[in-house]
Amino acid sequence: MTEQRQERADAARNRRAVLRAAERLVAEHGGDHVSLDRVAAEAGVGKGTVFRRFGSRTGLLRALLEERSLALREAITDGLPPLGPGAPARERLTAFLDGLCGIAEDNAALLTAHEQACADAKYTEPSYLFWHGHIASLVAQERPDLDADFLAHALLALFDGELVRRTTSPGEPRRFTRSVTELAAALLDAPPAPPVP
Amino acid sequence: MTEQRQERADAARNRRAVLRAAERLVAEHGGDHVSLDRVAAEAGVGKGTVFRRFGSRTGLLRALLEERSLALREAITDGLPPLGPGAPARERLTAFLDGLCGIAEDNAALLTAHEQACADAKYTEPSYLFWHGHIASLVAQERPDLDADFLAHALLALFDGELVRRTTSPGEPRRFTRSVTELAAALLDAPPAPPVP
Amino acid sequence: MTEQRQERADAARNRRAVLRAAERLVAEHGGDHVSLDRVAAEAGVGKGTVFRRFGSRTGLLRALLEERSLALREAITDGLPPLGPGAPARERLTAFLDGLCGIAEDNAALLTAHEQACADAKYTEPSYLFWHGHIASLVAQERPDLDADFLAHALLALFDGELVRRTTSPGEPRRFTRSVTELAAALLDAPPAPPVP
Amino acid sequence: MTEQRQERADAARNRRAVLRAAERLVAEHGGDHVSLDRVAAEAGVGKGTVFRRFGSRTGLLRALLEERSLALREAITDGLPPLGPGAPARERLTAFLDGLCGIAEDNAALLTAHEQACADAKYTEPSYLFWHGHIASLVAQERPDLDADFLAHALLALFDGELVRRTTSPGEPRRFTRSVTELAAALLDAPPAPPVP
DNA sequence: TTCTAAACGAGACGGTACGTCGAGTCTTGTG
DNA sequence: CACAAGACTCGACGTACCGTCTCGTTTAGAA
Repeated sequence: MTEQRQERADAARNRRAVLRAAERLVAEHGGDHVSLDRVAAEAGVGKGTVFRRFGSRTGLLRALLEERSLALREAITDGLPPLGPGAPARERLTAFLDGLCGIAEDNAALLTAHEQACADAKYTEPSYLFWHGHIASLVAQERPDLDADFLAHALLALFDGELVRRTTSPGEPRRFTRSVTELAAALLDAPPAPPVP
Repeated sequence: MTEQRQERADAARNRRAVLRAAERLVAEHGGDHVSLDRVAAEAGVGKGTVFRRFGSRTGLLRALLEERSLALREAITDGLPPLGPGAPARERLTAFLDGLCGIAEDNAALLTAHEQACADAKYTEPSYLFWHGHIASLVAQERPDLDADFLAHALLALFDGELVRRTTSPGEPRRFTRSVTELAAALLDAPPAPPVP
Repeated sequence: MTEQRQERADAARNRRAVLRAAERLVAEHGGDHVSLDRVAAEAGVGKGTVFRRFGSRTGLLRALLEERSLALREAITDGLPPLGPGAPARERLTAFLDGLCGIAEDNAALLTAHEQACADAKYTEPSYLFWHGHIASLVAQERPDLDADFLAHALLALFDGELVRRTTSPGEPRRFTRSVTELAAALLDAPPAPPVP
Repeated sequence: MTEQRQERADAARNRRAVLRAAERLVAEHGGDHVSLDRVAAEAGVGKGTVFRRFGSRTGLLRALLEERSLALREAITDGLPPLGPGAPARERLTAFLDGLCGIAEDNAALLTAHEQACADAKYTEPSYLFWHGHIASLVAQERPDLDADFLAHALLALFDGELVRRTTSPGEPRRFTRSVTELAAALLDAPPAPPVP
């Protein structure tokens, strides 16, 4: 049994309604200005329901983001190359960043809202830890001479909702992806650092 | 005359008292948990005074940060090399990042509080614009082939209070500075990107 | 069912706590100088609670007064003569004024605070309208030749907190009641006004 | 010398400007909602000037009212009958109430603002004391058997800005005066109260 | 199918922090 | 040098929103 108990039919329905309402509101009003009262009202459920399901504002936004990134996560773990295991580290990293950038470009407002809510717990979120571990592992394989841990943080720091929005213009819908990819490439291609005297 | 009117003596005194109180509270309690009521009480002034002087929570934190970085800003504009004008772009950038990292390491909690308060207006703050312009200008001089604008955002994205705190350990007080410097060096030393086919 | 929904237990408890705190503070400090912050603090609840329950400073004071006068109101509507229906108008009016004067004498400070808060909405308050309607109705029965409406306003205008306090001296605890009663008696006993030529 | 110092010309001009501005604002917006900042701005003077001249919000409104009632006051003290000394008490009272009602009808909004500002000091204001003393004295002459002091308070309690406004309708511009006069007449014509047993 | 206990739904409640407003004060500049 | 101007101070008021809690309702599973 994957669940201790079958999720009640109405509960599942409400769960979906809340997620849809939240994404609608985040899309309309920018990231911020989405209070849980409004989400609950828009979803047609009580506020208690939202909290029962998602624990907190942060949890709700996290759930939304994880819903968006679930496919990418599974492709990395169990999928085919170049995302999944088997491909060279460099190609896996490029493919992964491409996928994550795509998600970011499609959900910039949501990213902003999530950052706002997470505050300082951002670095302890399961998703963040997963992305970070994946990047650091690949970087370590490709460039053992670099500080893979910090570099992974640096790459993930680019996924700021507002930065995505400002980088992405109507004329260049994928400029953020290109910028991130180029930056990553530059880092991986950098010559070995001279030893600190 | 740089000011239309001399700031009143009592106003200046209160301004200082509020800033000192805020910095004291931010230092004690971590970044967050610093309400303006408490700042006002700690400073011994009414809450209205805080709002008149700083406009909002964001304004107060911004003022604190700008106070901390004023010296660096002036050194860049009017100071001697390697920070000020005259030195090669590469050296100016290294010196600047070193200075900014030092400020960040000394004020990680304040950084966190400011990010929390600024929300999504971060990229329009005068300070951010100044830092960004400076970095982008130097990068453009040193590496005209790179996307200086995005790269500047990427470097500034590293100055996240929580990342600073997590990078800096008691044993390595300047590890954040070293990491940032190395990353910047790697980027500037990267070979020219091959033309996209 | 008199109520759509049962008032929650904790809400009722807090409601009482707030009212008790307010009455305590009004009694100690005179009428004015009772800020809602202090009431909330004295009651041990958040300020938001006070506002949720009572809407505003005015609402809180009104609730206090209505609590004081609820018994009188019910006695008038459903009680026994001479207050309740059945007694001659003159006797009902005398009994009513006696009761209202008693309340006023016991709550002069509260009256003052309420007047201060109500400002100009005094004549539209449910309580005022009820008292006024009752008086006017009785006067109209007793003396159809008088302007019952204005006379009712005139009688109620006597219930000014400060006037009550100034009329009531330690030596004559019920002097206000006596004065009001005599004045009312004089009005009701006045000879018919000569027709205006 | 009646004044320690001759009032400077500009001071006198500003004094008038402030009074005119205040009356204009009170007339436009009802009684309340007239902040001293706005009065000062409307008068084209600094706020300090308003406070130096009138001491406080209360003082400003009081000055306005006294300006309005100065003529009546002088007529009572030094004028000709029936207002001034010499006429029978009954006629002097009637004439006085008529005059005061006229002022009230013309300045209902101002009355309201003044009550709001005076709060509980209403009974100690020079104007109030003067009116009260005059009424009480006349009542005492006419009806020594009544409680002249309380009756004077009762009559003055009718001069409530909001009551005046509600009594006065476009169709009956002087209805307030008539109502007050009739009420006073009824009181003075009331038969002697039977002795309290 | 009916009963019972647990989970759910709705939203009122509790509290903290923010920002506004206006009365009254005080410093600085000016005629 | 007294007055005018208005920036400044203070604290009360009211709002917004997060997270909790209660109470009535619905459902899942047992008898």
